[in-house]
Amino acid sequence: MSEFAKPTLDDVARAAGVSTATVSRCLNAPDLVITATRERVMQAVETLGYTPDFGGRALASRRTNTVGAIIPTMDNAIFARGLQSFQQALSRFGKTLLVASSGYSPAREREQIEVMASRGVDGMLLIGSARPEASVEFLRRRGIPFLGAWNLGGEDGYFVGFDNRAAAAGLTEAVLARGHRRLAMIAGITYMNDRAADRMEGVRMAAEQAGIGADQLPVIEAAYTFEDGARAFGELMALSPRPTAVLCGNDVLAVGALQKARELGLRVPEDVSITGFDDIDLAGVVDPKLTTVRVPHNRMGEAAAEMLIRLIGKQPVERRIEIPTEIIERGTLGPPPADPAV
Amino acid sequence: MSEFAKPTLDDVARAAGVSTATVSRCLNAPDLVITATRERVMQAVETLGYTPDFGGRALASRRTNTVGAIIPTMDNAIFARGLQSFQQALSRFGKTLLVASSGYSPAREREQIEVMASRGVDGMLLIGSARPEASVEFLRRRGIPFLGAWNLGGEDGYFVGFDNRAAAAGLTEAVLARGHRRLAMIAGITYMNDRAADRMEGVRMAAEQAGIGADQLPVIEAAYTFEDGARAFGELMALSPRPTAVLCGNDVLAVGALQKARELGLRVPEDVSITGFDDIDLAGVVDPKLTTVRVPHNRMGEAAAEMLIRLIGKQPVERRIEIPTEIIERGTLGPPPADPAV
DNA sequence: AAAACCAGTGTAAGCGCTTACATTGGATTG
DNA sequence: CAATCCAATGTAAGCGCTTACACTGGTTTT
Repeated sequence: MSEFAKPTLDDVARAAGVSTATVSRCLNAPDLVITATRERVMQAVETLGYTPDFGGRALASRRTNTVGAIIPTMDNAIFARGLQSFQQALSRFGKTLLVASSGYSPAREREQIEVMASRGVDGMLLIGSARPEASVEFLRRRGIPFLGAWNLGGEDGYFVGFDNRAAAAGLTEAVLARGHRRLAMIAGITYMNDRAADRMEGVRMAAEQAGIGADQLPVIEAAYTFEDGARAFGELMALSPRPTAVLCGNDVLAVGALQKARELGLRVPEDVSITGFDDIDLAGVVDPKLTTVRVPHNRMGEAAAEMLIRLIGKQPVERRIEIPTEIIERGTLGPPPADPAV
Repeated sequence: MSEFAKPTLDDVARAAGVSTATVSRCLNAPDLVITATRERVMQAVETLGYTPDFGGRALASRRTNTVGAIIPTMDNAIFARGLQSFQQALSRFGKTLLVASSGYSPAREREQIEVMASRGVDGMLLIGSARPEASVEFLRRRGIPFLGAWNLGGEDGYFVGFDNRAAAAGLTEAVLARGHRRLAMIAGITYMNDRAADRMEGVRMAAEQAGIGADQLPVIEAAYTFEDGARAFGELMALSPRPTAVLCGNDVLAVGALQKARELGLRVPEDVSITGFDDIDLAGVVDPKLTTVRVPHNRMGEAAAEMLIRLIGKQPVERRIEIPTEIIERGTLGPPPADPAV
C-alpha cells in the first residue's frame, strides 16, 4: 500500500552518521550514549518515522515484551474487569497483552498456551489452578513464567487471588448468624473451576461447623446465566422443607434466583434470603440490592501484572498474594421467616 | 529455567534427515511435500516438541498473524462482549489478538496504534471514526489495514457497526408515539465519541421532525457511571416544565436515572419514562425492565473479524457492514402522565 | 610521564526462519 | 530413446535487530 519502504535501523544509523549499534543503544539503553549523539539519533528517528521491527527485535534479543493471558471469557464482567486493569498495568511496564479465551475448557486452554508459547510471550496469566499437569509441565519445560489468578493455588506455582473458600465460609456464617438453618446453594459449575469449587466447599464447611451436614444442604450446580440461576432456584423452592436462604456461587446466579423469586411470588428477604458473590454492577442495581462478597477484580489485575513483571525479571516475589474480600450486606439477606413454609 | 535448549528448525531438519526448507514447507505449505517425507518430519517435530519461533518467522515472512484491537476499555460490557467474539473468530483463522485500551483518549489511542504497528500487527480494529487525521495517516503510510467498529464512519475507511443515529431516532419516535412532547436526554460524553454523538443527533433529529426544537430538548452529557446518570436525571427532574420522558445514551446512564427516580419518589413509567441503549444484561434485570435498543455486539465482533481477515488477505470487501439494531420495549416506557407535573 | 582505566562508539556475528533459485531424477512426450 | 518437463528437495541469502568484543582517545593513577 505504501511506496515508502519502512525505515530500518540501518537507515537511521546512516542518517545520523553513526553505527547501528549506537542507534540500538539509544533505543534500549540511552545512558550508554552521550547526549549529543543521542539527540542526533533521536532526531533521525523522528524525521524518518522509524519504529523498531518487532520480529527483528524478538529474534535478536530473545524477548518479546509480550505477555499472554488466557481467560475463560471476556464476556464475564469479572474477567473483563481484571483483564482491563492487568492490561493497563502491563502497559506501564512497556509490555503488550496477548489475549485468548478458553471458554472454560482445559483442552482449549492447552491449545492457547501453545499458541502463546510459540508467540514467545515473556510470561503468562492463567485463571485458577485446575488444569492438567501436562499444561503446567509444558510451561515449565519452556521456562515460561506464569501465574494463576482469581484464586490461591496449591503447593507450588505463583498465585494472586482470593481465598474463595474462606470468603464463602464467611458469608455463610453471616447467613447463619441471622438464624437461618435451612440453607441451600446454587453453585457455579465446579468441573475444572476451582473458584466455583472453593466457594461450594466454603459454604459446606461453614454449614458443617454449625452442625448442618452435607445431606441437609441441597446444592445445585448451574451455568453462568440468569436462566440457569432461576431454574435452580425454582427447583430449590420446590423442596420440602423449603430452604430459607439460598447462597449463590456468583451474582449472576443470584440475580436469576431473585427474578425467579419474584415470579414465584416470594418476597426477598422476608420469605427467602439470597446471597451472591463478586459484587459486579448488577448487584447494586437489582431490587432489593444483593448481599454479596466484594471481590476487587481490578486490584487483582494490577497485582497480577506486577507479580508477573517481577517473575519475568527474575526478581524475588512472594509465592502468593491474597487480595482481601469483603462482605457487602445489602437487602437480600434478612432473618428467616418466623413461620417458615414447609 | 530449562536446560533443554528450545529446538529449532535445524534440529528438526537434522532429526528428520531433510533440509530446513523442507521442514518449513511441511509447516507452511504441506502439499508441497510428499507424504512420506512429511510424516517423517512431523514425527520429528512431535518428538522434539518443536514449536516455531515467532521472531524468526515474523522476521523472515514479514507477517505476524497477529491482529491488534484498541478499545476504550474492556470494563464496558459492550466492548468486552464484542471483543470476545472478535477474538474467537480471529482464533478460528489462526490469528492472535493483541489488546490495548485507550481510555477514550485519542492521544492514548495514537500511542497504542504505534505500539501495535511496531509489533507488526497484520491488521487493526479501532472503535468508531472520531480520531485525529494523523492517526489514520500513520496507518495508511504503514500500509496496515484497519477498520472502525461500533459505528458506520464517513466517506472512506472500512466499517462494521450500527447506525447509531437511526437507531436513536427510531427509539425517539417510539417515545413520541406514546404521546410524549417534553423530552430530555442524558447523553454519553460526545467528545471524540461518535457513537455518543450520533445517538444524541438521532434523538435531536427525531424530535425536530416532531416540531420539538433543540431549545425545547434539554440534553446533559454524563460519564459512563450510574452516579453520573443519576445526577443528570436529578437535574432534569428539577427543570420546569419537567420532562415526561428521558432518553439515555446508554443503559448504564438509564439505570442510574432509574435509581434516582426511585429515590425521588417518581414512579417509572407512570410519572416519567426512561429509555436506554445497548441492551446489556443490566437492562433486563432492573425493575421495571428497561426499554432500550438491542445492539448485537457479538455479531458485530464476528463480522469485524471476518472483514479484517479479508482486508488483510486483500480479498474484496464491502466498505461498510451494517448490523441491524432492534427496539426492545419493556417496562420503562409508558404514556406521559395525564396531568403532568409542572 | 608511563600505565591503567574507562566512557563512547564501531564491527560483525549471529538469532530462527522463509523463499527464490538451483538441482535432481523419474515420468512423459515426440 | 533422446528431449523435455515437473514434482520434490536442497542451497543459501537475507529479514532487522542486539550484543560481545574491539577500538579509540581522553582522564586518572602511580
